[in-house]
Amino acid sequence: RGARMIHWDPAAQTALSDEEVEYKDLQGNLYYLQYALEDKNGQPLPGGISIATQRPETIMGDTAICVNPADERYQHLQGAMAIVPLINRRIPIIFDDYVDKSFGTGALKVTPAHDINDYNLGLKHQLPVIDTLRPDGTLSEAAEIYVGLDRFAARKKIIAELKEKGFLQKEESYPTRLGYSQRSGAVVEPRISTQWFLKMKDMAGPALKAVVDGDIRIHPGDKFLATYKYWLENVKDWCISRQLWWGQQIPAWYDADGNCYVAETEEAAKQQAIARGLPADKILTRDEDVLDTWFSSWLWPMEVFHGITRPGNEELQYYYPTKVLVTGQDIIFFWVARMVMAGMEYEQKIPFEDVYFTGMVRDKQGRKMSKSLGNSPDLLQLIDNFGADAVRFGIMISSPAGNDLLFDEASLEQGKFFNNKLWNALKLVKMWEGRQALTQEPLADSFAVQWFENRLHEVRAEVDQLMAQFKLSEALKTIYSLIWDDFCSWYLEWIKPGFEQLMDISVQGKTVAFFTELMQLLHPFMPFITEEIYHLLEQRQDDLCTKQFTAIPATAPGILATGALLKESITSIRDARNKAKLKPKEEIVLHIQPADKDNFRPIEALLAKQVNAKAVKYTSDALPGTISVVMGKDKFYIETDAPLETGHQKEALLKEQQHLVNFLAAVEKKLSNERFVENAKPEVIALERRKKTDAEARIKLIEESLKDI
RNA sequence: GGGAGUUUAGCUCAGUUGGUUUAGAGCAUCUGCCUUACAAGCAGAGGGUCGGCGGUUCGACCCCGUCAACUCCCACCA
Repeated sequence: RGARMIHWDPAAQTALSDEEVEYKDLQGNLYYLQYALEDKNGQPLPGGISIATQRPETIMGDTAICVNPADERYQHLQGAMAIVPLINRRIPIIFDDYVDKSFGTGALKVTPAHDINDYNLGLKHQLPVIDTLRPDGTLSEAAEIYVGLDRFAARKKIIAELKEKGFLQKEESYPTRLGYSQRSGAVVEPRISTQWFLKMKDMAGPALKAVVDGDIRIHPGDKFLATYKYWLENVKDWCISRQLWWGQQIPAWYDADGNCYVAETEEAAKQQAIARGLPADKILTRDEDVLDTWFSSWLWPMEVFHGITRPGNEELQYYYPTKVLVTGQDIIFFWVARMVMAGMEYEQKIPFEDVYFTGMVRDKQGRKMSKSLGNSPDLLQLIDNFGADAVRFGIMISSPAGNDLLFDEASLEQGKFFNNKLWNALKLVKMWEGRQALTQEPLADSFAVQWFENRLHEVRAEVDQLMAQFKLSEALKTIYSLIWDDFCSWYLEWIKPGFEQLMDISVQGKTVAFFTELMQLLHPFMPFITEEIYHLLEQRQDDLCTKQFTAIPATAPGILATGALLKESITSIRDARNKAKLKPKEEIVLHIQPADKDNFRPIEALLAKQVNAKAVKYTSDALPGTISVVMGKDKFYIETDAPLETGHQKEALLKEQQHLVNFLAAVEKKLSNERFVENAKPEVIALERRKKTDAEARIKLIEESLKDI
């Protein structure tokens, strides 16, 4: 507890922490005032000394004039005194290199009670402190003049009087910065006040070490680690008392003489007083100040389990430390750093292992959402409009860790559409229940099932990786694409029976299992619909929300590669069909000229089905009179009865050919560069060689096709 | 004044420990589909010299320097 310089809010009449002060740039005035001088013998010195100030109403609190010791202009003032205008008080001229010779007149009036820098200067030079302001911002008796007048009104009067009496030499416009109270909006007054402080230096050390040593990991790492470190390395004492009537009262009591007793209870304080010789019937009064709200918040990791009130209790031991703290980066100092300090202080252990900083949600104009601006969306309204899962989806998919996000309802709409997609997929799978046939072929022979199983495991491993790195939006994107693209657009279409056909019962069973696994994967992001679908897919006793993930089996790269080939083939052929203006219902015969026939064997049937081909044939030569499609090192010929439109096709082939020729030239240039061949890694060189042969092969395929057109 | 971040498709944003022909997503745009899961959908397509300049390197969207614009944090010269 001590008299210290604090930010004072005269409207709310409370001390503020540094963090509660908001600065605004404004145009202020700089007043040049003339102070009369006396030499060390009390004789008047001619000329006087001129100082510049923005706050002429504080001159009554002046206790020195300070100049730079290296300033030639003022060397003759060693030991001299200045006389404060209007009140005629004599104050010393002091010398300190804090003063900037080039600013204003190079002479500074020192008012320790009303300016933080002056206060520090005062401490250094042991100047008296004259507080000319009352807590409500009016002038005090110490000001001698205009007592009781508000500081801003007093300023006007004093300027007028200074001008009238010839002390004001000039005034000029000056850009300045003023502190405002976050709480009341009033201009903050630097003020000497008796407050309670917490000495932070010793607490900062362990908290800094915990993060630097990696016991606590911050996500995203680099970005906020520096901020955290900077704050702890430069931490200042924390003013923890507030003059508010709500909050936790400071546990300090005073006797009539002002002696202070700090204790857990009033009774204990009394005992202290008695021990000091105070009569037992004397009444103690409690300190009226309450603690800063963050002073209780920093105990949260412990006290949420009553760890402060009942130290070492069973719950605390079970839950402390917790795993992950999720919060906003705007309260990294207010809360996060302080919780770490409190944890180290009271439990001698870190309070959590990982800190995940979400982005700040901003409105479309980039402003932080706040109650005072009223620009926060109404979540309940959003949930009504889009659904709870859709709101979660929309926020999570657009918020990579630590980056701000502009709030846009479009992403919630995407979540809503996704909900719908899931529901429709469920409808399809459930529809097959009534139309099952016995197993037609062993599951091992079903390429679609084999492929999706592998794809699912591949993506699960990716998601695991992303979650471990706290890349939540990336993880959700990956799952979204797995479900929408791989599961719905590819897999379900591949296994879907034809019109009025039956569904293979073991494929159906496998599909339900896949769907279930997908729902489990998505569940943390969209808990409601996934739980619902989980229970609708099959009768179950358990719930997704408590279901544990199983180990992820290894994947077979060959199947995944063949799946990719199938997708690419389907897309290329569909594209060619579109460009040739073939109607979707128009059946074709597909001729494949493969680089390796074995690649296509397992996917022939699916390929035929997906591109509406009545037959698939292999060929080793170009087929005239067909639509040719070059895809990598493979080539397709689409045979159709419909009249062909070849113009577009030729143009596309020529464009492709040109691109490949340029590409080949670039690769050859690289390979003929001796320094590349010497320095690059062998696998990179091998890759370039492969690019070269691939490009050559493709150019040859295109040339053949062009001959036919 | 000090520090940090951002700059990638029309919009909002991912991504790249420097090397895979074509840098991704959603929305928007264009073409074709009312195909019995889904038109809030399906099948395709177009769109980017990855802010400018310079450097390092065999090779830069990625590393370094510099400039510009925007944002945030810290400090606060009377």
